[in-house]
Amino acid sequence: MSEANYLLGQKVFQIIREDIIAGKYHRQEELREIAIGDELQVSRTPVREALRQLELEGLVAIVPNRGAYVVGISGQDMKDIFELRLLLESLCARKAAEQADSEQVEALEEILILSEYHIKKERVRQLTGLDSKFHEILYEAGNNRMLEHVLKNYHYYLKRARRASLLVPGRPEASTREHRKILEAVKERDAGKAEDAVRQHLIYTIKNIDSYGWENITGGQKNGKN
Amino acid sequence: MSEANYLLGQKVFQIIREDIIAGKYHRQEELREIAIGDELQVSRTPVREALRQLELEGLVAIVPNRGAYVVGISGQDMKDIFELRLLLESLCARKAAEQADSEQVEALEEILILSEYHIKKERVRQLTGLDSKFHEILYEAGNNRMLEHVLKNYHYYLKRARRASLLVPGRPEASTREHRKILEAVKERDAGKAEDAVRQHLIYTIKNIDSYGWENITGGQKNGKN
DNA sequence: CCAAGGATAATTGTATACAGTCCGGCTTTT
DNA sequence: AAAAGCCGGACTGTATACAATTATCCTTGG
Repeated sequence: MSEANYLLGQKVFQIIREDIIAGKYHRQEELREIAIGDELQVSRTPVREALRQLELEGLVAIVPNRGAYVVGISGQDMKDIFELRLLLESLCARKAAEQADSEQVEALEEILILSEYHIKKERVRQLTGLDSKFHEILYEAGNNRMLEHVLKNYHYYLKRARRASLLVPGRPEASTREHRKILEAVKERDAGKAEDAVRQHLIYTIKNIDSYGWENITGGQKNGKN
Repeated sequence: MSEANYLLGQKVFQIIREDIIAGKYHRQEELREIAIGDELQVSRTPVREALRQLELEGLVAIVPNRGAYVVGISGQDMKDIFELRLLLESLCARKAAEQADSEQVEALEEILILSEYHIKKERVRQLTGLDSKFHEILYEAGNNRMLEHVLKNYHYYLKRARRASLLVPGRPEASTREHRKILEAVKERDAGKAEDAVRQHLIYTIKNIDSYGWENITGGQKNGKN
């Protein structure tokens, strides 16, 4: 699953991001390029690249000539992201219903058929990937580069939410039914219905995580006050 | 006005971004690190940093081991961004109305008073800055880090739109009145009214640019088909 | 003549060297 | 003794050197 052949900077980026979200660092902790490079057996160059990227994602703050400090991501942030996604993804669904091409519709259909198959076989493991793919194609179908860009940017955080959600008993079946409903709306070119279907889907998703507690998503981060 | 003392990477980033938006490069053009570094009299290091940043902003595409290619920004993209902003900034206004603290309200008030003053004096030049500041504070008042982050990210593109809009006769007065209305809604803690006011404001803004033609915003980029 | 393959040049990826900046502690002066 | 200034260490910022990868073009065999 883990793409092994990315460039170093990307790898370092993913590792640090994972560590921050997992709560390995405490807030305001300084990330020294040499220390991280030492630990990961790479030079400062890829580390710097990763830190700059993390700044753009809002996970660290860089003070010129001083260093990079962990900003982290709180439970409140996760809720903020969810609020954002609710808005953006429903807009995207609306546009997808209006503009998706036949190829994209076909791709969505295939994912759903696979999902339903894996549910029958009770192979929940496969579903998280299919779930992600379904939403990704929806992003592209929206045909708004900037929208797609933002959604994909924050997609990562939501992976955890999705995975957590799909662990709730009965949730995979429901989730797939909701996907089916979204696809139907897209096929019917019914923008309003698509938007509603996506919104409902997301709300259900988050509800299911909520019952599990945000700690499962935020990776044990202590605070959530902001 | 131009902050002279930023780090090299940031400077290079701003220069390339400006060049891309101004249409200096054609689409798919390859950006070679050495060539750019030569032209700007810097080494490859800051150039690479800038290119990576531009990729995150979606203005260039980087293919590993191959290079960076200009993606650019079309009239359609500008409309896409506007659509996004309409959605995000109205959400932000809603939240600002609910959560803005007294300090932020005060700051907005001061900006408005200054704006009204400069309008009387017919110093339109000052207004663009105040306009930007007004919206920025609104972003912060929304109290959603991620939302703020996205809005500020795309703020740059909108600066051009704002400036263009404020050149339309009568527009500065109307714009300031609309700002006033937004502030009133925030003061009254009326989220719905705030949202509507912001939405109206943005629509008016774009309407005024539309009559001038998108070319003024996209900097003479030829295509808009996507 | 065309296609396949390999040497070579060009470009990116990574490491390292060097320069500039900031911070803390020590000294010195009042 | 307190404050100002200087010095050294640690770290970031930038440039450059080196490695790896890719593209180009020439050669060569069919």
